[in-house]
Amino acid sequence: MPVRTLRGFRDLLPNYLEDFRWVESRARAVFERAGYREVLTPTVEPFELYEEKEGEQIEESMFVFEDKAGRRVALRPEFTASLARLFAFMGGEFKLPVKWYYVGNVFRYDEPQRMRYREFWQAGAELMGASTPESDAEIMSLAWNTLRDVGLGEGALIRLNNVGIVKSMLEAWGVSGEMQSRVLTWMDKLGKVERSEVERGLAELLGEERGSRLMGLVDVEGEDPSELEPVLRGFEGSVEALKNLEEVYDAARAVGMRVRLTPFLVRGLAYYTGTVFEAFVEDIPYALGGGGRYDGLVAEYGGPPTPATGLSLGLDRIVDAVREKGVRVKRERSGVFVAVVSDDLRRRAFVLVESLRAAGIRADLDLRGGRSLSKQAEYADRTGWRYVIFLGPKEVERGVYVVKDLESWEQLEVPEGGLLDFLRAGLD
RNA sequence: GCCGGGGUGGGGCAGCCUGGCAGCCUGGGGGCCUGUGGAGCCCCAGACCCGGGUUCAAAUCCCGGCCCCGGCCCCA
Repeated sequence: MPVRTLRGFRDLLPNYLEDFRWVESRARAVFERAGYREVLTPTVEPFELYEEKEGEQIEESMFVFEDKAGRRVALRPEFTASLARLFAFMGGEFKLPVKWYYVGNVFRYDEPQRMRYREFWQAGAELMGASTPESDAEIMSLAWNTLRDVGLGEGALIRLNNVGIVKSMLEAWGVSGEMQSRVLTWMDKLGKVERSEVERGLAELLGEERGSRLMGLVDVEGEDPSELEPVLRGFEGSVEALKNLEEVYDAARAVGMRVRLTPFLVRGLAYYTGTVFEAFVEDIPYALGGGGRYDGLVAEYGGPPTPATGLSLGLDRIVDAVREKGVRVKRERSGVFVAVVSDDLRRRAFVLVESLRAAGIRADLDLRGGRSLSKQAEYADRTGWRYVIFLGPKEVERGVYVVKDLESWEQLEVPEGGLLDFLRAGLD
């Protein structure tokens, strides 16, 4: 009975994982250089952790089930809620600001599509207890620098907005929770559907005048943020948010990021209160990462009121982009494969291999047995070994090893006592 | 939820319209090679998603089902 992976889940194979771990390590290095330290939270969380900050409909896109005690539990769909929860409980023990990062798998019950899986990998960071513009800019820089360090810096672009601008307008109009997120959803559609369609949608929700006022926001895409000012006249909170947007924008530009103001960018999450951003790379049609400021979340989980900002990177998508763009991680040959002329030397080869391994050198031999020397050499070549040692009666008798370098295709004799030094020199 | 494209050896495909011995590439095992030449030549193993129907005959035509991929919606 053949059994395969569940829909939307994948097996990750060595060639893929090699690239994946490389990207992951670059992200970790970026985070650590900025002073972030790793935390790990549970894969399974109480459903309420996610319920509180979104409507009920998010349950559809999550793995939710009952455990044996009848509790409603969920596979984590993201990390931010967990870290905010963690901070709410433990934050008092740490000097502020707290800087945490994570790497892990997350789960979403969506219909799988290109680069959309039901289990995928995120690396991200949260900065809690700081609200300066530089805090947001630093979080953005983590995305920017990761893309740069995996070779995607060329066409990288950060789209930036501040949801406080539009949220303040809506609040001034008395537009409430459910209605608010419907408005935001429409705005988010800009760039995906016809402008006139969005206009119609907003007018339906808010009326002609207010709708067109909102549309006035989007026209300054990419321009100087101060151009938004006239549009916002009369909305106190919006003006403040705009000022913050300008400062974050300037801070990000000051450290060399390519940033584009995108007033219709609102992101799906309801918990964002200020800065929001997404990271893109030219020719890749979806965001490789994103994040923003969520100043209310920690308090919602019972912690002290705490300003916070964070990001997450879609590792799978970045790996895909790296491959797509041909930045390609180079695979290097390594280690030693010991090939034997005849089966009766296998024990001797095994002893040699184990001693090499003990000395810290990657080594292997043909464990199938009964294979010609040419087959063993071919195997060593095709599976990426750097050296082949040909072990036969002649070598044993003379106390030497015949070592072939599969990179240069050169071959030479090394005396038994000199093997370790020779290999170490070559493999380093 | 809606709309497309597909299910044929391990992977990727052709064959289907026009029913008649199931083919190619790659990967796997082996030989040429009685001691290694990244190659070449040769050999071997391995498949028509499931269930009905039509037919002398079904991978091919018809009906039903299941599954996969992609697009839309959504996307924490």
